[in-house]
Amino acid sequence: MKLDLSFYTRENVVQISKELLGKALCTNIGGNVTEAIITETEAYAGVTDKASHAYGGRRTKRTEIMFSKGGHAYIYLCYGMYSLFNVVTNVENIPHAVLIRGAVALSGIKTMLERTGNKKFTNELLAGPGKLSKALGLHFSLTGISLLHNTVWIEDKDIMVYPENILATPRIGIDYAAEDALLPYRFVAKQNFNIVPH
DNA sequence: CGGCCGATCCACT
DNA sequence: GTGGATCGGCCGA
Repeated sequence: MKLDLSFYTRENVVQISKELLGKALCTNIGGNVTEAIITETEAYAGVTDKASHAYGGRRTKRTEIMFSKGGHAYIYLCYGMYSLFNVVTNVENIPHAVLIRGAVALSGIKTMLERTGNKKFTNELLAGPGKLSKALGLHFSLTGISLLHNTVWIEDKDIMVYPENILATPRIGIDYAAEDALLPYRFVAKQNFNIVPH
């Protein structure tokens, strides 16, 4: 079932990042439905987190959506060519977010291959935040969209991720964040989800 | 208004 | 393992 507002508005973004492992990120764009099981996330803890775009309360047109209540998408352009998808969490004016960094395909493979230009399916199809967004059709122009509606949403498919299978590491690509670069805010599910894509 | 650079990826060595 | 692609956002002047 689809995750509701109460999932997203909780205050512990690290906990939410772990809980998003094993959940299904789903899109329905132009009638093309794609679903993927989330396997890698990163927590961004708002105004006190030097790695966050909202660090220090920086509030711009781009980051504004992070200051809304949980349950929205923050999608921005990185390196001029990649859209990176984040889930906004916590309540209004607390700009927490979770970056979705990796997933495994569950359905809509044909659409994903068309979007990425790949000839055939591999396990690398959704390995990486830029690739994942491209395959799922999460263009940065969709930033701000609600995750409680029927274009982009996240479902609980009753897939269990055991705590001992969650690897915590420092986040990727944030060397500029000084001491916060060392925080173990990246989470990887080291588990075979036994997905049979269709 | 100019300049710098990023929560990346892939081709090539 | 490394460097180039590529451009919107952000900051300082």
